[in-house]
Amino acid sequence: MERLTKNKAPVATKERILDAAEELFAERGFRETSLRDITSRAGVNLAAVNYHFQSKDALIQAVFARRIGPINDARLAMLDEFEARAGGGAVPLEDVLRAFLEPVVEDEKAVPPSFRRLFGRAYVEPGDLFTKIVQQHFGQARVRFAAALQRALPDEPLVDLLWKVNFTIGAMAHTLAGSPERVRAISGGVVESVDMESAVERLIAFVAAGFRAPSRVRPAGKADA
Amino acid sequence: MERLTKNKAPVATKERILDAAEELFAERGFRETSLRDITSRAGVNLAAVNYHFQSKDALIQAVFARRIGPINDARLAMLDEFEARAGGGAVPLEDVLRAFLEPVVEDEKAVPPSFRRLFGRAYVEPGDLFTKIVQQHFGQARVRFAAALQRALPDEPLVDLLWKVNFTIGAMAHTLAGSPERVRAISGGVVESVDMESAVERLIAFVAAGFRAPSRVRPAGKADA
DNA sequence: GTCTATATGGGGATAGAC
DNA sequence: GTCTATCCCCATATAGAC
Repeated sequence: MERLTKNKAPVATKERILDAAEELFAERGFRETSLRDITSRAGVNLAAVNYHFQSKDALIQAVFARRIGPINDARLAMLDEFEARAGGGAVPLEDVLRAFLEPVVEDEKAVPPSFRRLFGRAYVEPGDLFTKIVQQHFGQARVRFAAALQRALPDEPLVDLLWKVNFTIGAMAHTLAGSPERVRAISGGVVESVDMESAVERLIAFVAAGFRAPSRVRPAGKADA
Repeated sequence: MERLTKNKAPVATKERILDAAEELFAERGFRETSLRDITSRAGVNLAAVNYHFQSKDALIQAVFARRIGPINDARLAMLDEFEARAGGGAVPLEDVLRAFLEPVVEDEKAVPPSFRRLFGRAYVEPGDLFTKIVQQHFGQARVRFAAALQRALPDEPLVDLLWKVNFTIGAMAHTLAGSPERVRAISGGVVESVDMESAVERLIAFVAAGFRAPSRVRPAGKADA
């Protein structure tokens, strides 16, 4: 009975720390954000971080864990649906890519913009913590998608396929890490309004063509044209 | 006369700081690397950093400045050569991409592996310092390459082109930031040996196909197939 | 130009009262 | 669960002797 009224906002504190951390990490980076920054934005006490989480590293992991589960669920659900629709046949390449990309890139309530930027940055961030995060959370869907890709492109050697997956992840990560501004920036001011909604369709079209292309420009001996 | 014998290693110190900083930044990140780490690896005194450079931020900028000049020179020289060869006509898409990518991705004495990783990370790193670095150094070649791309793909609307450039930079950056390990990682241990030499040819082939593809999968109204 | 020594600040984490 | 106060470490940067 006393347990029901014990705290003013039982869940709120932990969530608010996660929200504030997510935003600040996205804006400034992980190391550049202090726990004091986080707690002051969240409106909670400094010591609350080490009470609810054990360390700053654990907080960072929690920030990722909260979002990536649902994202991977959405990915696999979409892939399931496409595979059911294909009825035993291979899922078309574009659909495999869509299942992989749309749940992250598309604007949804489940994935706030701040986290999208973090997601893109996780791949490139140095340090054991992030390689661990990527392996833990991002590796889950890997097996399913690798298999789906191989079925969509049965003639593609595995190594070639993996390089292309690598390029795809790079394009995706860079897009997530902050594309509207960057497209504007590289235009040198020529393009003013950039719609992020088209990003997924553009990305799918771009990488799908890359997947279908021969893997190298020059055969192997590097003879000049 | 005394000026000739004044110091044991006149140029060495500054260069050794740059070398050590470049390596450590690539391994651990910028904020994660202390000046003490750098000076101890370089075998110089801590105070030497603030003597030769003024601050850590200035050192970071110097690390980039030292390499990017030559890289952009190589890019533009290669583009010049292709344009001369084209003799007034448009440079083929693959060659434009090669001039942009090969000087960075290809293994050369001018671009050590450690800096390649930094190069890839500069785009995604948060903070004003890095947006400034990218604008200063990376924006130089931008105008020339944008023009060459537009001539290679005259029917492509500018916005579409810029999105594709963005995807290309993402794939490039991700490749530079550490691909051999990552291709191995996403293979789940299936692929053991990955040759980095093929990276440029693979990358060019991949993105060239993307550039030639229609910009979107679905027209615009987002009607389902 | 190079060193020692130190100033100065901020960081993560914790002890212990409430 | 939440707060205050504080410990302790490590960071960048500089002053001043050599």
